[in-house]
Formats: sequence, structure tokens, C-alpha cells
Amino acid sequence: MTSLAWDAKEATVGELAERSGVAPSALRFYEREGLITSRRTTGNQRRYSRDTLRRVAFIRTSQKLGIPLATIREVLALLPEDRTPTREDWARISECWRDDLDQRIRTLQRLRDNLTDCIGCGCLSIDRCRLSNPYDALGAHGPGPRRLLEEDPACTPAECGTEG
Amino acid sequence: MTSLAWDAKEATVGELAERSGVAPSALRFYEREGLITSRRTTGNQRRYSRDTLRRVAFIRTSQKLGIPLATIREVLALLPEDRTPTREDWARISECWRDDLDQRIRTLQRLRDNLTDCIGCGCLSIDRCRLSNPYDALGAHGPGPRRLLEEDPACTPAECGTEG
DNA sequence: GCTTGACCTGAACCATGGTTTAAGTATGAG
DNA sequence: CTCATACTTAAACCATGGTTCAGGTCAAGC
Repeated sequence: MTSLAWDAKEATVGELAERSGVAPSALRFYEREGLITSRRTTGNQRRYSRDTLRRVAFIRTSQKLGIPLATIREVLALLPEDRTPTREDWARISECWRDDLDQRIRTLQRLRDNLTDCIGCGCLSIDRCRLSNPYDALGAHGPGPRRLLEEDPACTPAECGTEG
Repeated sequence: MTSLAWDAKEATVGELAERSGVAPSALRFYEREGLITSRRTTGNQRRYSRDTLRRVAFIRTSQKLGIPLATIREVLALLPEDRTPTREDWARISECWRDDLDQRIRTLQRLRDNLTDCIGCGCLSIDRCRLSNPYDALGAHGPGPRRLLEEDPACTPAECGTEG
């Protein structure tokens, strides 16, 4: 169990990979992209501090929610750098995703409802159908809902983390 | 208006692009990928039949719903090849997306609800949190919901179009 | 101190959904 | 018939989220 006795030590990339279920190549990729960091040994090998596991968990969870890495990176930057993040820190940045999810759910529901209408008439005509109208983001200057598709506004760092 | 008087003629790639709001490069790409077809003039230029406009509209609409091109291609293959598709044909294949949308909405709602739980406790711990559990597609052999994330099963051609 | 497995790097590659560019050809108005 | 404009192709490029590979180095058990 030597290689997994990580509770008090640092982890190698292989150990973190095993614990997190994320491939070493992905962990190196996250590091290149600035989502995680590591200390280096004198022999240039990576060593991860314990809280990196939670950081990786947050990354994967956020990806499952459909958040792009660039956005995850921005939100991770809201964590304190001078101390190990607390449970409250994690809870605070997790809030960032809720509005985004709500938004996407509403958008999908609106799309589904419009699709149901369109199925009824078999239209999908360029000129008349709200769903298939190409130019104006779906009805922006016609009657009906102003925006059927919204552009994922994914909570920006400025909005969700500056209170702490 | 000569170049736009398409009501009785075939269209060039530029005309179809203008009418559909889709770039010529994208139309050529769709053709390479087998989503649309064209006749060629003696000089090797593309000429599109009138119903291609509706076909392109269907493609863009489906993309807005989040369907990948490969899936759209499969469903387009369900249209009759021996005649111009009717309104009913279009309505029938449009049905393909509804189950998929419903599924994705439910998945997102489940994710959001779990996130709300997790925000409450600030957990996102690899070992305990349903959302961050990496190995088993979120609780497949533990307690709780069997699948939190489903793999987009996007209605397959076999399921939705063979009745006609 | 040697050997084996884990690690290092950069570069190439994969899929998706296209756009851009370069070099050449067709079409149609005058 | 000419000339502008629109078309043709292949290949390179973009972003996203990585994996794979080649060639070389480190660390630890015996």
C-alpha cells in the first residue's frame, strides 16, 4: 500500500491518476492549461499536494455539467491562493454553475416546445418556422419569443465569487 | 433578382448559401459528409434542387438542438430517395429528436439537483459525492440513482423511422 | 550499482464542425 | 469574345479535450 498511502504525503502523477480516475496524460494537460499546479522534485518529477485531488474532482464534475475547461479555470482562479480552500470555498464556486444549468434547462425546454409545434405542422421552412429561421437567432425581429437559443452565459468570475 | 429567382430552378452553392444563411464552405462540407447532394453541370459546378433548402434548414435546426452531424445524417437517410419528401416525411423524422431532448432535459435537471445538494455541503469529495464520483458513471453500484449522466442515446434510425 | 517501472518532454494524432487559402476553371453580361 | 464574378479542388488551419508515441531520465528494490 506504500504507493497509495497518500493521506499525509504528496502524490505522484500516477497516484493522483489512480485516486481521481483521470489519466496521467489528462492531468499533465490540465497542468499545461493552468487548471492544476504541482511542485517538482530535484529530478523534475511532479508532486501534487493533497487538495489537488479535490481540485481534480471539481474539474471533472464541472465537465460533466457541460462547462468548458476555460470557464472552469476562471472559476478555480477565485479560490484563495494563500491557504488550502475550505468546504465553504468549494461551495461558493460551485454556485457558479447553477445559473448556467438553469439557463440551459430552460433553453432546451423552449427548444423542445418549439419542436413539438413544428412537428405538428411538418414545417421547418426557412421563411416561416421559428426553429429553422437562420438569420436572427430565431425570431429576434419577428413575433414570438425573442430568443429561442441563448448563448450560454456561464456565470463569469466577476459575478459569482468576489464577495469573499 | 435573377440570381434569387429560384422558385422554379436549381440553385448554385452561392444562392443556396444566401437563402439558407449557411456559408458555401459549410454546404460543401455537408456534401462531403453526405448530408446533402447535388447535381453537377458539365463544368463541374454544383446545382441544388429546391428541396435542398429544406434539408439544410433541417440540418441547422437539428444542430441548434445539439444533435451531432453524424446523427443528423443517419436520420436524413430515412427520407424517401425516390421522391421529394413531403411535409409528413419531415414531421416524422423531426420526431426523432424529441425523445433525445426530453432525455437531455431530465439529465440536466438531475445534475442540477445533485449540484444543489452538493453546494449545501461543499463536498465534491471523490469518495462520497455522487456528482464527483469518477469511476462508475455516478453511483452505478452504490446507493442512489443508477445513472446521473446518461450517454445521449439520440434516437437511432432503426427506432424512429422504419414504420413508413 | 543495476535493473525495472514510473516518470519527463515535445510532437503528432484523433474527432467535431467547420473556415481560409492558393491555384485554377466556369458562367454569364455586355 | 472578353472580363468579372462565382465557382472548383486539396490542403492547411482553428478550437476543444485530450491520447499516443519516441526518445530519454528518475527512483527504488534487490
